[in-house]
Amino acid sequence: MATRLDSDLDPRARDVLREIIIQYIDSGEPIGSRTLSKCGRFPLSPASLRNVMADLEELGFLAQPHTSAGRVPTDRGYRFFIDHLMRSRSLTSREREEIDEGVAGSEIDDVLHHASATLSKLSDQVGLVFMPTLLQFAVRSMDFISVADHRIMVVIVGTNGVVVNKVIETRFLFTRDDLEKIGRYITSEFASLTLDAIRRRLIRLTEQERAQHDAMLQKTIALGIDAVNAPYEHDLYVEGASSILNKPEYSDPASLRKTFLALQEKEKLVELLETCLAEEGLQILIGSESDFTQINNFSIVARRYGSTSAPLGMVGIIGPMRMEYARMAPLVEYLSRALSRKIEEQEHTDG
Amino acid sequence: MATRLDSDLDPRARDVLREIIIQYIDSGEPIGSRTLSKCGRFPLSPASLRNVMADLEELGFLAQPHTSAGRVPTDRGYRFFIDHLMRSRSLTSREREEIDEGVAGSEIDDVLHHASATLSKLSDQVGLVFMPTLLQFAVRSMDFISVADHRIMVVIVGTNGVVVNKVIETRFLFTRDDLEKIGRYITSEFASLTLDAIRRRLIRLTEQERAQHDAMLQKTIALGIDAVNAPYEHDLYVEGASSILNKPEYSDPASLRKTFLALQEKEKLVELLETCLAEEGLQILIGSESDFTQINNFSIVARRYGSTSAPLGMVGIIGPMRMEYARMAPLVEYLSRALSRKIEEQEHTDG
DNA sequence: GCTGGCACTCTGTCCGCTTGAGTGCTAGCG
DNA sequence: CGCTAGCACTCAAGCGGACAGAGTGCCAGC
Repeated sequence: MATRLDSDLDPRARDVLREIIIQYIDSGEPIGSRTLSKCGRFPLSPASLRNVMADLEELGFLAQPHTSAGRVPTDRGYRFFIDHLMRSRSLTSREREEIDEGVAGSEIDDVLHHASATLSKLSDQVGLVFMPTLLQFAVRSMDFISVADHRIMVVIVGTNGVVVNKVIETRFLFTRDDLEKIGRYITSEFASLTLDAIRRRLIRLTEQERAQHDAMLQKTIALGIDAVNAPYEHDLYVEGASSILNKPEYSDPASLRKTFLALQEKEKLVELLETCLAEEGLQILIGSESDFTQINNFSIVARRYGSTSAPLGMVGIIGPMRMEYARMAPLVEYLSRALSRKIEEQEHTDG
Repeated sequence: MATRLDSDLDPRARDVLREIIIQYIDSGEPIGSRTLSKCGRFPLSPASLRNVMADLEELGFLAQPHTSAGRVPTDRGYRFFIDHLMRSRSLTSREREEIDEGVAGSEIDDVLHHASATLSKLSDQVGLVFMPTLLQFAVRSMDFISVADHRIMVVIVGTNGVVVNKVIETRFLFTRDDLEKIGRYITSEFASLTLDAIRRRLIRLTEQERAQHDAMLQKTIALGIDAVNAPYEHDLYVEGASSILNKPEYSDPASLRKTFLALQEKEKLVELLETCLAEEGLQILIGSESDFTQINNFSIVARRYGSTSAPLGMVGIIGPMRMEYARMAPLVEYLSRALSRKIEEQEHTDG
């Protein structure tokens, strides 16, 4: 038998593995040799299939929940399926439409929020959208608005169209005029620099100020430093947690509870998504392939979004290992592209 | 026997009802005459208690899940308990501390968010914090920041310290100078008016503009009207939904699912909370006392927060009808007062 | 190399039994 | 007149055995 480079499985075993995984993803029940034989895709008796299945089990692609049950895919089985056997379904026009509608809107927060909700709805899984604190993003403008004495709202607009705002406490008192001047100064002086670079320059300016004893400059520096140091949190939208209520794998209260709590531990998720940011294409993490997914038996299908030059964040879905990867993959892919397109558009319409 | 004005129950029946409800709230199991007799608070035999219980059932305060089970409080039973029998527990210093910490922070959104999380944690119920779109709130300043061509972020600061911001699409192009001027103009011209009043004045200004053909005025009016008409959503924080996973009343998947979905229907909740805004003191809604709580067998314990002159929103908890009202009431009360104090402070520190 | 047959295993379900908690009613006691 | 003890009845929940069904491994035969 010819063996392919990417695997040591003969074609028949591959077909059997594919069929088992497809059926298992569909039904959630262990697949036995009889069911498999009766499905009509193989001109083989159950006994022969049993041999094939025993081989697949030995290779670590399948497992038995207990002695006299059918077979269930292992993490490795899913991985092989995704890498070599899966045929992605193409999206329906309905799905495309809904995604396109989902990314309409002008405020980026809204768009991301909608995106994750749309994703959750279409996938019937938990939708994720992650936007890290981009301390390295380039600033287009920075403005300051007085909210109360010693409380000022900072509004930073990035060249990528992202707007962040945060109320900070300040030592000095500022008049409306002060704030306008400072905003104009910082914007003109530091536009297209990153927050980090701005911070460094501001610190360097401190010396200059010391020499000149310029009160206005002092206030500007103080406010600017406070502004760049404000704790701009990353955004993580986790939408549609209720979708897991349907999944048979979480039918017992204990695992349901565990799963819910896991989804609330956003730090872990952020950590994971942050490492994923490095990779370019669609990423699929299955169960044991990362700490977070291992302890919860999750799988994650995610992809970077944003312009290729400057990725903005991650978008994806999270759910039980048994999920329709063939449908999830194009969904996430399409949404991520739609989001990226949207963001590039915004960049281009900018003055 | 002397009967009190507020009820036609003799003291013994009241004691029995109180005890049954307290025990039921604690255990979640129907209370039988034997258990009640053995608890030591009554010098009566089970048989006598049965008579009392039968009376209470006839009056509609108790019910039996099935023929040979103990008694369970009805909505009416809870209502009577809350109105006449309950003795509110006072908060522990730990609880006070945690609440006080929870309302620390400067940005009102953060504070509210924290408040609802704190409430959920302390109550082990779902925490609610609602801040309606206050179209009737008085504006202190209004500013405009360019985000992109034809996309402008509006920042409105209220006299009550609330900050709302929204990106809107505009017909005209605005320079930074334009925006500063318009902001200054609107702020000085319309400060301390409500959004609604500002809208009316702007519309009146339209005629003036028609006469003068003042391009700047035209832009100002256009931007101002867009700004006041922007859809400022109400904020509703529903925190700690996972707390219901512990409650035995939601142990079966079906009711769990129903409950989760109900909590996601925020419009219904908003509607309910909006009507509650009218009332001043602590409000407790039990099961059948409102549509929303009826269909889900919820109870809501909530109270208005904000200065007495201008209430800002509602804060409270939502959970199964069987909850520790005696603990929830002071919790919600204290948090609402803490929030109100916080907000009044902010108002006073304002220039 | 495939297949039919066979013995074996494990799970889930159904059924009937028992147990325990709780009730209502009634008769009797102080 | 109120309280209590006793009794018959009901219902839910838990236990265990029997049974059916699905699946397996292995072996002999084509």
